[in-house]
Amino acid sequence: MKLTYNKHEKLKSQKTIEKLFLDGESVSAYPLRLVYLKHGESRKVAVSVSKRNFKRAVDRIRIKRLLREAYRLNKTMLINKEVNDYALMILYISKDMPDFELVNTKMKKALEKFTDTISKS
RNA sequence: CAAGUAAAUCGCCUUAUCGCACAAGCAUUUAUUGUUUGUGAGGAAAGUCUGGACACCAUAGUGCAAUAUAGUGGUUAACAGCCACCAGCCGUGAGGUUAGGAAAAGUGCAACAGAAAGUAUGUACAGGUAAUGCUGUAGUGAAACCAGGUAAACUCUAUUAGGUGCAAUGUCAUGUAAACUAGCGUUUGAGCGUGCACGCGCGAGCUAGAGGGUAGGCAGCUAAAGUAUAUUGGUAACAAUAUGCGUAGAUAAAUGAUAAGGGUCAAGACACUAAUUUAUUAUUGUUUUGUAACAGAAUCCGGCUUAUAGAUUUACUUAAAUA
RNA sequence: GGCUGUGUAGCUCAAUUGGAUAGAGUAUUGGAUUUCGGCUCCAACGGUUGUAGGUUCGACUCCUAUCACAGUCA
Repeated sequence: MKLTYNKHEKLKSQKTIEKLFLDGESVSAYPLRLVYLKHGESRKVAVSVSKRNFKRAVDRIRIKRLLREAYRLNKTMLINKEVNDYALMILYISKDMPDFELVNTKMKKALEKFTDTISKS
C-alpha cells in the first residue's frame, strides 16, 4: 500500500466544510483537534492553522506541511476500517511552533481516538 | 594594526528513502489509474507607497473642483526612481543629506513676553539738531526702521492627470422569486452616462428593507521594456551591437519529511605560540553542545520603503590623542 | 489579490483654523456622611496622544514611514 495524499483526497468543497463545522463532531489530542462528519463520498481530509495564532505565512505553511506529512504516514490506521466515507478537518490549536516528532505522535493519538469513537457508536 | 566611508556579491550544500504540483511521452480506459522523464519561491516573493503594460467602461461641448511633483540638465515605456552638476547643512576626512520655485498679486496667522507682531513709533543711556524717533545701543521674543516672518496655512506659477481594477473581463454549467413591504417617478422626466454643475444623449423604472438562490469549471495565465559576458558611444544613469541562457503557475492554495555526512556562526573545555600588567588578551589546532537571519509566489514588469544572523570582495579616509 | 477607514486615562468619549499644565463621565484608592452598607459630597491616582522621524518658536492637530485593528468586492 502506497502512502499518498494527493489532490483527490483533499477536502475542498465549501458547502461540505460549512456542514462539517455545523453538524460535525470532534475529538482532540492537544495541540490537534479533529472534526469529522459522515458525508457518503470517499474519504476527504483537510488541514488548517489559524491566522490568529500564527501571523506569518511562513509559519502557517510550515505547520500545514507537517500536518499533511503526519497524516500521510499514519493513514494506514484508517484503512480497513469503516471510516472511508467521512470528511475530516484537522486543526492545529496551539500557539507554539511544533517539530515533526510532536506532530507525528499526536496525530497517531488523534486518529486512534477517532477510530475508537466511530467503532463504539 | 585599529576605527570608519562607499559600492558590489552570496545568503546553506551533498547523498539515500518516502511524498506534493505542473508539463510531455507510453500503457490502461473514457476520465481515471499506473509508470518514465523534465521543471518547481525571493533579495526582499513583504508593505501596496508609486510608474507602466494589459482589460473593461466613458469620450458633442462649457465651467468649477480635485491629485501629484518642484534648483539646472540628462536618462527611461513611464515615474515621486536613477545619473551628473550647482547651492545650503553635517562630518577631521573618505563622504552623507535636503518637500531646494514664488512673500514686490492677494487673503490669513503669530500664545506668553514686549511700548509696538503690521499703517508700529515708546522707555533708558549715549550722540546729534534751530526742533523732532533724527541716529546708535540696551531690553522682550522664534521673528522688531524692512517695502520683516510664515507657503509640510490658503494661494500663485510651471508641469502632470478620464474612471475602475485580473474578485478586471469573456465564456460554459447549476439554481431562484419578473414575487413581498416602504419611498421616489413615468414626457410636469425618477434614474443612468464612474468627482460636481449646466448642457446633450438614453430613458421606465430606481432606491431601501426583509427574504429566496448560486458562489463551480475553463480562458485570461505566463517568453519578459528578461538576463549573463564582451565590444562601442557617453563623466555617469543608460543606449546600441554580437554570443550564450530559455527560467514556478498553485487555488482550503504545490516546492515537503526522515536519516547520514559536510559546513557557517555562537558558547564551553584542552593544548601550543606571542605580548605584557603573571593572569589576562590575541592567533592557531583538537573536541563537545546548540544553530542556519529575514522570510513563502497568486496577472506581469520598473522603482521606492521596510525586515535581514552571518560571510566575502573592491576602492577610499583618518584631525586630535597615544605608541 | 485589490480598494477604503480607525488608533487619546483600565473602559466610553472631548479638545475651535497649530498656542501652552491634554479635559469629562465611569472604574480604582482615600476621606466625609451612616449603627453598618448603598446613594450622595470632597480629594487623589491614572496619558511618552499606537510607534519612529520631519516641518514649525511651538504638533493630539500638518507631512512621511511603520505597527495594530476593522470594513468592503465575484
